Amino acid sequence: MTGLRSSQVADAAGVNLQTLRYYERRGLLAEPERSLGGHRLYPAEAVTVLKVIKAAQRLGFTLDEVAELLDTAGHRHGRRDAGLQERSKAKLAEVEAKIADLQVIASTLRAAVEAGCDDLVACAGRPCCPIPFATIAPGAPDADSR
Amino acid sequence: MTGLRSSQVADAAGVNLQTLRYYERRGLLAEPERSLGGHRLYPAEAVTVLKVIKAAQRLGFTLDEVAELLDTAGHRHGRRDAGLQERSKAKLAEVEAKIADLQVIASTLRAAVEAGCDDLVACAGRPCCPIPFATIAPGAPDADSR
DNA sequence: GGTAAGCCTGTACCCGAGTACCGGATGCAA
DNA sequence: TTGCATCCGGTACTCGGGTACAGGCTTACC
Repeated sequence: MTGLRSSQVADAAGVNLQTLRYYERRGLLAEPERSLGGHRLYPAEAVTVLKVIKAAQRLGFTLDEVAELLDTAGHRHGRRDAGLQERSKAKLAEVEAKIADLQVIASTLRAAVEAGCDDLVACAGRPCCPIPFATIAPGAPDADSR
Repeated sequence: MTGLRSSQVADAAGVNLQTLRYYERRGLLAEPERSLGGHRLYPAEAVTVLKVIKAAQRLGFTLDEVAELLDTAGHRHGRRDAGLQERSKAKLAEVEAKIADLQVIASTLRAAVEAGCDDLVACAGRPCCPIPFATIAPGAPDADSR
């Protein structure tokens, strides 16, 4: 009947205490056992799950996506509906697109630094400015989300 | 006394009408002239400023940073306090760090796809999993902000 | 049994960058 | 002068991922 208390789990996973309950509300973390007085008692696996969540977030998945991932992983009996495999591939493509996008941005910044321009508005008026105002903005409006 | 109306400016810059007023509130866009009835009448430069804002955002600057940039650019008389030059260099470093970070993420995802792992939680338990749960999470907690 | 630390629920707030909606006033052309 | 499009200010809401606080109960140790 013993288990880890919430603060132990939070500390072990390097996560705020409130975050545990937030994840529970969001359905990412299963509701744990309770003590007689109502305190949460987590199994040791909870720490693993938290680490997995954090790693997945770091890999670019949103909490909703992580929830789905954990969900399909859990009761994957028979048919497999676009599991980790497919989603990882898709996410990889997203990340690669974002890298490409940031590389455009980096080279633009580099050009701006090298050209020595120092006043954006003044610069934008004349064609000597290396910053492609027209083309840079509509580039990838949602490549920035996530 | 004539000038562009707000919707004309918004359309020309490819921006929502509300965004104009939002930028005005945030101090990014100077308060324009008004008609007798109180309608805003913008000079043509406003469109340029908006495009600059959008480009700068795209380059990774936050609206606060853009505001500062426009501010220092405006009344730069005598001393120059870390102008576009310095900030661009710093931002370039940030962007490069972010690219490096995303490359780690991409290669991790690639490894996960190649290893064919399909259940994060089960995988995390055994050492065959290519995902470095311990090291990936605390990698760069703020490289993700912006 | 006392006391302090820890945990409970619920609610509200934070960040950044907008967007939406409301009732009322204005601009402009016919 | 009438009518419709546009604009006004103000407020509230969105999204994603948490964080903070208040007031009260539980647990653990002495």
